[in-house]
Amino acid sequence: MAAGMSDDPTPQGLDHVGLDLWFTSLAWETEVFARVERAGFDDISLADSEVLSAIPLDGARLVEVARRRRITKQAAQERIAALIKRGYLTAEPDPQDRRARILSHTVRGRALREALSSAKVALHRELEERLGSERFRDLRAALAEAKALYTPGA
Amino acid sequence: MAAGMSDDPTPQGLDHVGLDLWFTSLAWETEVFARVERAGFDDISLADSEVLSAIPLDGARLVEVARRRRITKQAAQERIAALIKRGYLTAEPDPQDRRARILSHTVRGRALREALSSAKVALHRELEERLGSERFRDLRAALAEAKALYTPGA
DNA sequence: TCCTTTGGTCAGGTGGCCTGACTAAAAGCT
DNA sequence: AGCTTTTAGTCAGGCCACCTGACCAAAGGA
Repeated sequence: MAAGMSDDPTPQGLDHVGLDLWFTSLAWETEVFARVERAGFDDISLADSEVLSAIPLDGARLVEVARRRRITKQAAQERIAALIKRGYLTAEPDPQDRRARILSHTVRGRALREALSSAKVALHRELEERLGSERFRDLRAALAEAKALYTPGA
Repeated sequence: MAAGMSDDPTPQGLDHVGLDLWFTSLAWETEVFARVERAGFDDISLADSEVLSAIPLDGARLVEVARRRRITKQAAQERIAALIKRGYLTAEPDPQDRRARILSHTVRGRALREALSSAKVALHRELEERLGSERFRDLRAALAEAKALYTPGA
């Protein structure tokens, strides 16, 4: 990349709430992962993290994970295999059902799960502090109304 | 799918502004595409639409599109090829530069561009009406603050 | 002129999904 | 008991939207 290029090559483009929503949502997600990475987890993708978070502390089966995440069991299987390979999950045979495997978190898996949820809780609280509880409540209410407005079939 | 399954298999899960942002943003995007589809464009993906919208009315080169969309020129090329194949774009040689091709919208391409931007403008206005201009302004301000809060490096 | 930069293409790879076809165990029926 | 259907999981292959690396030909400067 050459130095000295102009900063903003294309200021042209619509300005609308859709972009506000999109960029804010993106910033949230990016910051969650930045914090989780700082907590020592740098080998995890968004999809991985969502699958990991979908497994409760007392374990779950593959098909349950797929249902919760609303993906196919094949897709769930891929994420789960990756999480097992990286040491976040373990799979043990279910004594009640010889077809099934019970997926549970390893110690590191629980730590990651905790890092994810505490990063989210922290960001939530930080925004609440920044805006004050009234504006924060207004924000969430407005978002809920927007979501409802943009979801005609429900 | 079997009938009579319970509606919400997993009410368990964090509730935070991140989800509000994510779902609202998703609802916006979904509704934009629903309207564009209703306007007669059903063969277009989000990535396609963003590339199409990145080309100004007086045309652009492939590398410009790639820069604006912040993707590689190879990725831009794929989207552009798809848009040309579907009749939304044309490519003509640049008389000033024999390496370059000038990409411009076809009539249908301009129509799609218009459908996209007018759907967005409509959704923007509808939310403003629903919330009233004061709450709407507050929403956008709060989103801007949230985005800034979650973007530490800037 | 030579050499670097620029516009674009080709080949191959990855992540995160998908459908379809299949096996084996469990559950329901008669 | 037997037979059928459902359920848990696997295998194979494909798609989309990106990516890196290697390249070519034209343009533009020293």
